[in-house]
Amino acid sequence: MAIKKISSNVDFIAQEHEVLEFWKNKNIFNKRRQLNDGKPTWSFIDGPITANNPMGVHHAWGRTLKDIYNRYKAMTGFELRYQNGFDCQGLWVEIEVEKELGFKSKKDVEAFGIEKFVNLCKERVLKYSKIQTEQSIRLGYWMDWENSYFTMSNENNYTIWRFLKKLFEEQKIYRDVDVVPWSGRSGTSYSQMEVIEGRKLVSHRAVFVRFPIKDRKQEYLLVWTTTPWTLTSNVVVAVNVNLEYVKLKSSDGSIYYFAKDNLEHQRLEKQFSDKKQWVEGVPKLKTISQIFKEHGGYEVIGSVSGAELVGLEYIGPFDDLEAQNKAGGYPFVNEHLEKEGVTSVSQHKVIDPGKDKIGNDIVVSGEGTGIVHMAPGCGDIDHKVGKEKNLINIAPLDEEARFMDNFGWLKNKSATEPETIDLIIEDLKKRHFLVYVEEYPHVYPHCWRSGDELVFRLVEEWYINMDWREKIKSVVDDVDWIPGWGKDREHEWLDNMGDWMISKKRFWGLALPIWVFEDDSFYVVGSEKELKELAVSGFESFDGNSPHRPWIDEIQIKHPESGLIGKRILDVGNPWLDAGIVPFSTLDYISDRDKWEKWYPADFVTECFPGQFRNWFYSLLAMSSWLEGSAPFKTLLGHALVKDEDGREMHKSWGNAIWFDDAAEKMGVDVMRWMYAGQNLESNLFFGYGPADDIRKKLITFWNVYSFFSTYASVDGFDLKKHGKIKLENLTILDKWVLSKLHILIRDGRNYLDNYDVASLVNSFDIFLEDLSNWYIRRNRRRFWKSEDDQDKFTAYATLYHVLVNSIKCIAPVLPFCTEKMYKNLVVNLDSKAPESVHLCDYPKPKTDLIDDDIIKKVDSLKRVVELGRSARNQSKVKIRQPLLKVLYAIEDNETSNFIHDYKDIILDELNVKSIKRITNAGSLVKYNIKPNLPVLGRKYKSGLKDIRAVLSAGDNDERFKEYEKTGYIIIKKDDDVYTLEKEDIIIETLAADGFSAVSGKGITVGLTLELNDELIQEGIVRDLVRQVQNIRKDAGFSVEDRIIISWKLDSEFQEAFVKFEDYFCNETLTTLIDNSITDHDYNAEFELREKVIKISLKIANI
RNA sequence: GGGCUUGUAGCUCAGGUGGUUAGAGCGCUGCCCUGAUAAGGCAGAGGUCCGUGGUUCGAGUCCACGCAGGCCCA
Repeated sequence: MAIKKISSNVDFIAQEHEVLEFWKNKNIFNKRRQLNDGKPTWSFIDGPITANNPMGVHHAWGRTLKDIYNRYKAMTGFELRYQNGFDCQGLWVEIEVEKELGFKSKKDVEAFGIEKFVNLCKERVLKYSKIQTEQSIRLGYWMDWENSYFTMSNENNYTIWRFLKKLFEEQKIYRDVDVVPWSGRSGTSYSQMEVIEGRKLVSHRAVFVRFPIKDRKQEYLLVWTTTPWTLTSNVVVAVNVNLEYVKLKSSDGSIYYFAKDNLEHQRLEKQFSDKKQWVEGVPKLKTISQIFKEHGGYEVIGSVSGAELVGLEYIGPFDDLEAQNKAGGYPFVNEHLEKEGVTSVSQHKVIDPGKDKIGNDIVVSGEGTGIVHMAPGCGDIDHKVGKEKNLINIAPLDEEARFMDNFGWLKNKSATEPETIDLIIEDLKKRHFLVYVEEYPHVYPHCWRSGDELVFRLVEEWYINMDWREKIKSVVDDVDWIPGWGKDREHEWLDNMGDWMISKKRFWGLALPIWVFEDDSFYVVGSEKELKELAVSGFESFDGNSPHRPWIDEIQIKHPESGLIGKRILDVGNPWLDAGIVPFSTLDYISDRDKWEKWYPADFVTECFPGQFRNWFYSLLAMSSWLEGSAPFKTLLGHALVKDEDGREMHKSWGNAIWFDDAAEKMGVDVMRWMYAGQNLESNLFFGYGPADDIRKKLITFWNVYSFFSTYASVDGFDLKKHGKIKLENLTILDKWVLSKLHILIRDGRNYLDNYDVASLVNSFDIFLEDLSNWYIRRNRRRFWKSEDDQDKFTAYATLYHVLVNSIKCIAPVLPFCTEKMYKNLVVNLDSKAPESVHLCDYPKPKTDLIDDDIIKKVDSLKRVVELGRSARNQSKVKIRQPLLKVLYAIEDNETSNFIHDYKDIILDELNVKSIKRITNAGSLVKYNIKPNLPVLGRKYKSGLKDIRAVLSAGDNDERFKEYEKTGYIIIKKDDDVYTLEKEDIIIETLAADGFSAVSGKGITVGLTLELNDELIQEGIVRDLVRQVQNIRKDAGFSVEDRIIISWKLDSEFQEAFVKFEDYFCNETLTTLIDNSITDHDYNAEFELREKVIKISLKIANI
């Protein structure tokens, strides 16, 4: 076997498919696992992906990171678990299935049948988990795909039961009737976590209404609300006792009370003028003063304090409704109040609600009227106040957010539909309660999944008492958070979060193992076994099914203490329980404690940051700190979001979304992975075909280096045994330089990956590739294509081979596909004993003895001379093909100068000149500049520095330099001050003298002599000929290594030049025979050179 | 309203502990090179380092106050 010649023209995407086939056919992944079996463990826990739709390019970021660290850890010799996870249960799946079936509400599901529905949910999850698996494989994500976990599994659900049981035993589970955000479309309440996801800026009709004060003629309380439907359930109004309330008389003689500050207050003025947080089309809000002016004018006739209003009774806007007159409230009856015959209507009065728990006044002026309508059955704060003040609750809405019985004409009308609001407003107007209607923009909660407006409903839900948050907080500090601010963010959430609402009134999800009994007690079942023991009926039909609705709903149990028979609550669980239990359920916490102990806690988890502090990270930390008092992972790496190329969110409807499958087949996944890996985790990734093209260019550069090597290695029959070994004594300076660079890359690369910082590795690789390609390869290509097989050539091969193979291994975790192809050709094709895949290799180790910082520094100055020389050449306007006699350089440092002189060949070749010479001040081609060394002088002279700088920037520093050379110091005089500058105070710089064409930079000056002689001109002609012939060779389609025979007819001037440099010409063009007369060969052409047309004919020489 | 965070070239972003002429990549313009060629080199245009004050010999960098965006929490 030998290295194959590789075209620089490569189809990365087709190649990726070949590599996938290779991995599959040769079972490479399993071979990797076998190799690492029994080694020290490194564990990664996968945050489950929601198996509800195909995978997106945003998922691919996290999955790429996961794969990179998995591969790296495998290459450095750890045993891994490679378990992928699918998130299966929850509303998101239900919603999609409902959409497919065309359902509009929960009732449709019940009519359809819960069993059929739940089975469809399961099917959907299985379908998309398969698709996501295929897509992940395409991405190159190496996982144990046969062994993925599903959060709907029995194991997962029963482990959550165990967690809940333990909470129950410590009395941390409770039920509560509370006002919670509710989606009428989905028929369930939302937890604090979810509501945050769905907040949207919308405009609602807000109303000013007046409540007549009892026993006062034509006097009203002015009230404002954005949710007119809640007026049906009004119980009291609240004021701030410390505010001043104005008494306003309108044109019809009515008297209104409201906060004085609000009379002229321009609400949301800034939002309107800046058009920020404003809904387009909504007119500017009016002041209350303006509203009354437009209604015929007003007069302020006095004011009262809020305290004086407290206790006033009023007539509510919907006092005719039956619900308003039900003793004890409706539909949840307060038995105590019921006995006393208290109704909402009888409670209507002005109250002082006091302050909230952080100490802020509940009623403030500014937004409304300073008189707040309170409906304890419809609002969160209202409910809290109601509890404290022992108020009636009236909760008007059913599961679908429609009005229930006892709400008169409103029955069955949806609270969120605009038509209902129309009717309510019309009704209020008709009954003279309405003062004014306006459009009011505000941020309002919506269903994060369906987008429907949420309402607030009074319902019974189940909670975990989180009074043990300190336990979680202490565990948070044990985790290494990347980036570091993640820890603070998690603490912030833990400080502010409320109790955890775990119930959902839905169908497809964890069956909460809570059974309730007629004496209002409840019992939490902790395992399947316990369930079986306690079951008194329904177990037979459940047995064999998964612990889901509807099967589990059949089971009735006997309370172990009271002996009562109870039914399961119909609620399912909050899905973050499903994902949070994973460090236990997937490691057989219940059934195989040894296995669990081997892998817990995980070394590493990674997930997209936004949202997860209150979701997955939270549930993970909460569940494990409760169960085991420890964090389930050691390092947490978070990353930001994927946006489109312009930084906008990707939206299907905006047409800017890129589907994973399209991206994979158009960009190629190595390109995608490079993009993901190189991205700064903390900032959003702007994903698109434009950025992908930039990265593809880099990938092509990498490929070209490889293709260059393999092309010549194939021609020369590169043999590992003969040429593969690097012999230090034969290395050129550039060989040493590139080897230094390589081993620095490996050394740093390991460090970066050990610290989960692949972006820095990618960045270093990028710079390395640039050095390798644009300096090392370019400078050394001749060593490969020269015809003699000498030591120098072998050394070049050995060096580049070593560099390539190691850099391939170094970047293999990031670019697993192209590196596999390169490795196969470079290593497997030469060495049958080598591992058959690059991913079965060990990660390279740095050879520190090959790292030479001194050489790097010197080669850098050599490069600078070349760069400056190129600049000078460009400015000289003499074509680079025309050789010049001399390059001159000036530099202060002798050691570097010697080095430059030692490696002058590089410079001569780059610049196409014949000789090099250092110049000094004596030759008057350079002069010197003296600059102040600011940090030193600043410390010494403080404000005197100003003078020193002024003096140095004026006058002749070349003279000062001469003074310095003689005496060793410089005297600066300014006014009466004298400063003596010594060596450490100044920086000496070499400059080109006036009248000498040269370029300076960073202490180096380079110039060129431009005179030509006959020989130089002739060499220039031959160089031109070489270039033309090379072009024609290429046009003829000859290979790089083909030897050729040429026929042409040169005139005497060219012929004379040609004869002098014939060897050079033949060597460059691989010409074996030249006939200076016209003969037709295989390929005929003509070219123009220095205004002469030359006919040429060539063919491949048969050797 | 409170907390955190960001603001540097047309775009994406670097710019330890304050220091000399603020950089890179991409894009743009001109020239050069021509067996790396859908590459490469050199040069150029392009900057109110968000603003205003302050500390300092010296501020993109430190401090204060604003302005604008983002995130989190009310």
